[in-house]
Amino acid sequence: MTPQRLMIVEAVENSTNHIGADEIYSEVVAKYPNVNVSTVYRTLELLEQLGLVTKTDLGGGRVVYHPVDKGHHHHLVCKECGATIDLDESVLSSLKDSLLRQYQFVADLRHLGIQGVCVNCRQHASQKPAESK
Amino acid sequence: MTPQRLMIVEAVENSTNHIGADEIYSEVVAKYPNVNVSTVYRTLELLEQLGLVTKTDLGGGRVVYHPVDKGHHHHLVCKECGATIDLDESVLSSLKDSLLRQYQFVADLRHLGIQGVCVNCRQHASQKPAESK
DNA sequence: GTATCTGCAAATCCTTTGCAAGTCA
DNA sequence: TGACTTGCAAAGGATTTGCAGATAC
Repeated sequence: MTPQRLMIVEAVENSTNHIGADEIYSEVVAKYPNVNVSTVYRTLELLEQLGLVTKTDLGGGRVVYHPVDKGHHHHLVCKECGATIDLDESVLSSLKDSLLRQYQFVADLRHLGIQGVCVNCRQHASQKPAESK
Repeated sequence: MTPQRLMIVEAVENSTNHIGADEIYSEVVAKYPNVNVSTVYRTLELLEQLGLVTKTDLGGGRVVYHPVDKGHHHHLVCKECGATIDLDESVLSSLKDSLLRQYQFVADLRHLGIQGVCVNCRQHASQKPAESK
């Protein structure tokens, strides 16, 4: 209902798929110089509660936000270069099913970040010894 | 090689399966009052580099350590009660395979924390509406 | 004896909070 | 008006770092 909120919502909606609080902040500040980070965090929290935005902890202190209406996806996070690769929701649906069956655990995979090494870094890894099997 | 390092290693090894830096710290301080947190962090980093210990980011700022020689497992983390359920490594092996095939991504699932809601909290959830599908 | 490790304190980083002032309907 | 929202600045928690002194081998 306030201009700053609108800009924050806009920033999240405009993001291709996910965006960090800091990025949102810089984007908003660019147009509206005296917004404050706390407003960004407060608004994001609100949007999350309203179910408009999903918050994902990618691990390593990286937290990103994503508009719900753009569909869900998962993230592969490269430990080497930090790249994040989006994964369609369907890829993990069987995992979700088996966790439910075997553990009665309702997994919220929308909040999932899978660590690993991406193609590019694997190729460049000829220089450094491979880390994990 | 130093007493403090030995105690830290011991604390990690004694943990059933995973333990946080803060827990390690308190455990060590109990026996050796003037160790410092920074020593704990420095030692854990060292142990990780040596490949003796695995560091897992469970999300939500929770980071735990686990001795490599005790076998790997994954974690289901309940958003409601915070419980962590251990998952055998085999459960996700097919996931690992398909990520490798489809995305050429080498997933390091040892560092995986899956968010969701556990059995207990689902049962108690009769009070509050279910969150995710 | 020398390189390494430690404790301490201060510094980060990211996020949250208290509060008084400002804004929306 | 009256509740809600903001900015600011300070507080937080977790982890890291610089540095001088202490320790291991």
